[in-house]
Amino acid sequence: MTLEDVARRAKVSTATVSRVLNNVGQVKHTTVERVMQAVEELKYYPNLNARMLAGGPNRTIGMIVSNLENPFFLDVFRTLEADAHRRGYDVLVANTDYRPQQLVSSVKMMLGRGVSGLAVVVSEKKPSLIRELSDSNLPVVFYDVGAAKANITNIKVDYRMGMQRIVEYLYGLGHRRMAFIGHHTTLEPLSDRKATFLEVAAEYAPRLKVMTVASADGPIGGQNGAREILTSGFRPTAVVCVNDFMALGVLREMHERRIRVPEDVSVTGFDNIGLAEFVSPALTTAHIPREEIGHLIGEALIPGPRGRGEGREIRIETALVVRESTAPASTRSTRSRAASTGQRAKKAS
Amino acid sequence: MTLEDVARRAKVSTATVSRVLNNVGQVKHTTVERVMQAVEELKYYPNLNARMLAGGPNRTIGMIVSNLENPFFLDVFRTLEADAHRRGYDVLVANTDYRPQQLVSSVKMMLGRGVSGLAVVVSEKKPSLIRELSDSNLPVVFYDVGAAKANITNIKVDYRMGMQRIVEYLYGLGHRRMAFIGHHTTLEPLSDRKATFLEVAAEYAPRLKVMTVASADGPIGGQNGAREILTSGFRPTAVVCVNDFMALGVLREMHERRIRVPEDVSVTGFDNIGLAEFVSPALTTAHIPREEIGHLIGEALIPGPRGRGEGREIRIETALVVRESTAPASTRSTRSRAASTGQRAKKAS
DNA sequence: CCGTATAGTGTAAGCGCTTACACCAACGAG
DNA sequence: CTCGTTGGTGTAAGCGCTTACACTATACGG
Repeated sequence: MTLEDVARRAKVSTATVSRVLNNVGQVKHTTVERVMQAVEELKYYPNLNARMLAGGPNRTIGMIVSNLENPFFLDVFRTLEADAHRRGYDVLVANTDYRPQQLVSSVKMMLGRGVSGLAVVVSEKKPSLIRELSDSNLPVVFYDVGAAKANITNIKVDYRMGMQRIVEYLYGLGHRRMAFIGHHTTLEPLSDRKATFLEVAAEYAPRLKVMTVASADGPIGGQNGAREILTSGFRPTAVVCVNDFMALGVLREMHERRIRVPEDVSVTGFDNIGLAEFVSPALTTAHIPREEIGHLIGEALIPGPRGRGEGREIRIETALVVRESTAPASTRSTRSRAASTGQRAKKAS
Repeated sequence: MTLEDVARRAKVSTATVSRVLNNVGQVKHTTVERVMQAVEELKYYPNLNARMLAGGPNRTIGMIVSNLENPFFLDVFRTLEADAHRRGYDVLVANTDYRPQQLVSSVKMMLGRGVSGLAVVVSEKKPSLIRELSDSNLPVVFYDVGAAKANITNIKVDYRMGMQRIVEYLYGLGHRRMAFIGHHTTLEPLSDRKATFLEVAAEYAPRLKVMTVASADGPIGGQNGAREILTSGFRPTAVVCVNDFMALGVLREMHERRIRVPEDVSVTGFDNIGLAEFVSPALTTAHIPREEIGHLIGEALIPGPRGRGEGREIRIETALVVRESTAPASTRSTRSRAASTGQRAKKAS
């Protein structure tokens, strides 16, 4: 079924059919109806590749994320997709698994498909790519990386403030031995959280002892991280996780070892994913407004009635959400194997 | 940057560049290098729309799911995507939110994009669509719906058996009042689980009392369902959920009401999503091999060294996975408000 | 009546790519 | 020396669509 078939059936030219389908130009009402009927009868649907090639209305935007499995990214995607659909757009999504190389090929794929806008919501970065995208005049939204320009909108979350609040909150609760569990700590936005953790901890040194480990993103990674900490001899009264997704695994490991949260150990996450309030104990975390981020991306990439607006830099604040997984440090757990507290800040890769 | 630019730079024709890029036909080694260098220098990447239009190698497959948020679908997608990437394919994903109308437009979108294969992993069905797809000669995989044909592979999970095992297992544990929580119960594959629940329960009647409610897919839906049951006066000793994703919410509601799982009430899920073993208590559920499903889809849609093989019907068995959320029915909870057990099998929409 | 808008439609030139076919050179067999 | 073969390359015809432009018919003021 091609445009030509429809044209033949409706006894008009392909140009007219195209005009009807795209709702542009002047077409007689009766002709519109004839065409629509032919479309129905033939069950015609347009070849989007041809349409895009020919420079037609390009109603698709792309979104690249690091890990779709992590509800954080998924939520942003879902919000964006809903907004996009509402405006007649489709969104193509690609996953990088935190691999810069995959980022490169995903971007190529998106550009090759001719998206009309691209959201890059990843933690890994590729300076050359960012530059290239900046130099093009494709509307792009970078999350966490890059800098604003005419066609570039930049969304930055203030992780440092969020992390600082978490550490101070825990310190205020009497916690003096904290462990940090992260993943891909070489990636800047992620190492930011860890760095902040360490910096804030340093302020309170030497009263505050810390340790950091790294694993893979996700519950399993979190569980591994928790194991590593628990078997290290360092006995934290609080475990700070780089995100909620990993904290889920930490909670599980504690449960399996009959370590009570928060009575024996406090646990915190970051992101405030939906699941955070559905686990037991519900997770204390820093809220990142993912829906707002999704909407902002949509706004930046999908032209509205008044165009699309210049690229700009948007700062997002986080908010501490206290739930059940944190409590004052127990004096009980402090005494356990006090001997081993001598060892400090072990860095893992 | 077009093929022509590359051709000019490498001083060959576009045909030769195309041959190099697609690795077909005979091209002199030195020419290949010249072309590749030009590609590098110009940072050329192909316009995939043009490529597909021209009938080039079409290395994308589509996948349509009901709810990407539900880890069940996400896992299938992730496996498929990994397989696809390994073979140089991309996968386009679309979400229907259980809406048949969205299914229709998603299919059109996929066909319009010219995917070389399509996986329809949804719970809703549209007979006309299924027929249409069957009549095309596009390789298609249907999950749960449709029937096998030359180009159609059909994957069916034996929900009935799985559900039967769950109910019998619970009955064996002494549970005599069970509630079922589902969603979109008008959709066949979903109503199947509920119907089976009811049928098995009927076998044990009148000793077994049941009640069913429906809500939205997801933890929040599960929580709502649990609330409805708990406030109804019907005091189940076991709550059977249509899937794990909803069971998460049930667990939460129990936790908030200080109802102990499994001491006071047993809870079961279905699917065995990764999270099932990361919540507390870990969920007893029926395992559906999502990775296997993902691989099967890849096999059916992505031509391997020996072609792609005929469409066929594949039956998948589930396996009961007992974890922490189920235990023998407590006699304590049986006595509570015994008066209200009179009411039965309330059907919710 | 003519000139000139204007509504409505058709013609045809691409968009960037693949590929059938044509072509040429080089080479071994007869 | 000629002919078929084969390796290597170019030419050009589309793929299905959009859209600039051309065109016709009708209306309307002068």
